[in-house]
Amino acid sequence: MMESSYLGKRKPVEAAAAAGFQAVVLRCDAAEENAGARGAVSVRDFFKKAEERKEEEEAPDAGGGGGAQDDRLSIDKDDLTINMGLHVVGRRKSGSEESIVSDGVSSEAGGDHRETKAELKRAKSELERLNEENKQLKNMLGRVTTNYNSLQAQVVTLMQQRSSHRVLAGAPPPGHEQLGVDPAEKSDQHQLPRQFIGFGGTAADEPMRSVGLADAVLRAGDCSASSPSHTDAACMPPPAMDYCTAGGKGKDVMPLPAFDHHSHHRVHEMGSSSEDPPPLHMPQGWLPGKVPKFLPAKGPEPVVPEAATMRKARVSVRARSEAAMISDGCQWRKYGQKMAKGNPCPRAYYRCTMAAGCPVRKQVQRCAEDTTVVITTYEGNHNHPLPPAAMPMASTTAAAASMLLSGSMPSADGSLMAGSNFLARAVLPCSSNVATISASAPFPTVTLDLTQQQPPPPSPEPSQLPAARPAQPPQLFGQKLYDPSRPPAVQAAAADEGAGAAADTVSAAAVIASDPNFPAVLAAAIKSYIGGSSSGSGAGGSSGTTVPPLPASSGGDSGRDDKTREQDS
DNA sequence: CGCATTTGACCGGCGC
DNA sequence: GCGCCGGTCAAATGCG
Repeated sequence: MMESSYLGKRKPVEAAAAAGFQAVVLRCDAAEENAGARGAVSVRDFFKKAEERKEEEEAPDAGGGGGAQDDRLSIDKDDLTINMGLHVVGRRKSGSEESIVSDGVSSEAGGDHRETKAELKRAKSELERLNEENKQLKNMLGRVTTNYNSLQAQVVTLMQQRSSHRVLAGAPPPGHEQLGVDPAEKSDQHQLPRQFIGFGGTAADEPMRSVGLADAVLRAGDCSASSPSHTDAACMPPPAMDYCTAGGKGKDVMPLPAFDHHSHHRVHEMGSSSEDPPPLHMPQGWLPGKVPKFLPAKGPEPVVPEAATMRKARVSVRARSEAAMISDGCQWRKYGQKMAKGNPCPRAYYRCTMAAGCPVRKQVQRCAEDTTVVITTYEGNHNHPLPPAAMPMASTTAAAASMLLSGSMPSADGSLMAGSNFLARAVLPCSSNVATISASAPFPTVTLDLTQQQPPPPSPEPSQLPAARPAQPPQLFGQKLYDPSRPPAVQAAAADEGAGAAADTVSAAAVIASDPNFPAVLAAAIKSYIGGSSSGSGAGGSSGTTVPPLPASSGGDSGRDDKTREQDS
């Protein structure tokens, strides 16, 4: 009955051929290339961390258990027994441990003092030995750390050189690679179906081939850190979403800024004939199966795993909004709603309906801790041109995703590699409090926290930020955002005022753009779009989708669950 | 009537 | 193997 309305009830083959996946694959490859370079860093980081942990464990021994504190030897020996046991058990079995027992026995039984002294001597010598050992370990650790730092610096330098080389060499004219396919690259990108978090090292082997996301991100990071004049095309953040892939099919594509040309470049430089952007008229459809599966279909086989892994990269945008949903200019269709564990507010699932078969989805959910915060998680890549109103958010999330894919590699233990963080900081030097990368999430997720809005300070580099930024609360596109200074009642009233969707939605891109802390690289992207096209478009209205309000508070229509759902009649 | 939303059911991954 | 949970499907429902 509703088959027609659903974009996705299609055969797997058709769905798998969607352009977005191909783009995802390409981007995945780029990310993996960079991941290769990072892999070494991460591995080193892992060992470094291990060494640090070891040192932390041993440090108390070296300090508190030192020979200078002989009068407290018995106590320190206990500490030693506990702390050192892991590392020098073998030698200490017959040493201090036994001496501890002996001390206790001798003191309690009033035994021979000579024996006690002998025990103390043995303990002393043991401590001295341990101190020596600690010193040696420290020295070793110092050397390892030094080597690690130097190597890390080399990696970063290499990345920067690569990016600068690309800039100097001059990127091919935007969009000119749409038809250009490098067979070598094409083969390369398929020969390593590594997992997204893999440590395969290809970047080091082919430094110039990795003109991918990290490259562009680094380029953007340089821009943000140095020259304000770089806020234009050269510094556009690398698109993690190929918004205009479909344009290659002769579709009516809106004029694209350089950002999207980069996207074209990135897509097509690794594209192949079998990976041409799928025509929009093709039997489109959302993947009938579970998304992460990406059932094998036409095209190169390695596409599937890469697409699947890349598909899982997410960009989460946290924006303080009184509106039900953040409008990003796209058209979304709600296909599900669930109660997420630990959050009284339901999570809504949307998929992009701007083009049939667009694989992009998003989840909208209010923060459990602060219901004024709307968390929008984007996943996937648009396979169609986007309206101007959709560009800001798309570019922002794309840049964030690229940062995630290129600069953050979750480690095996679930934490972020320090090297990765280092790289991320290098990429987004001023975004430490805005963009965070989560490896604890099921999928690699970069979170853009826009809830910490601050009054725009007198910017020393106004050219880097979108012009004419309003003061608090952030308000662009004529849409209201949550204003902490206003009473909730006023907020609610304000949410109701206005016309239709425009009042129900806010533009996260507006928030992003108005955030002075947001990386200039992202702001530059937004600037190019907001300033050019989406001005006055009213991002809320641009979304032709009626958005059901999410429970803005506990008293709202929250609490809908598939199990314990209380129908809000 | 067509379309979008709602919502119960279903499925697969994952942890125990 | 089982249950939990996230995610999706798809029939039912609502709305213009």
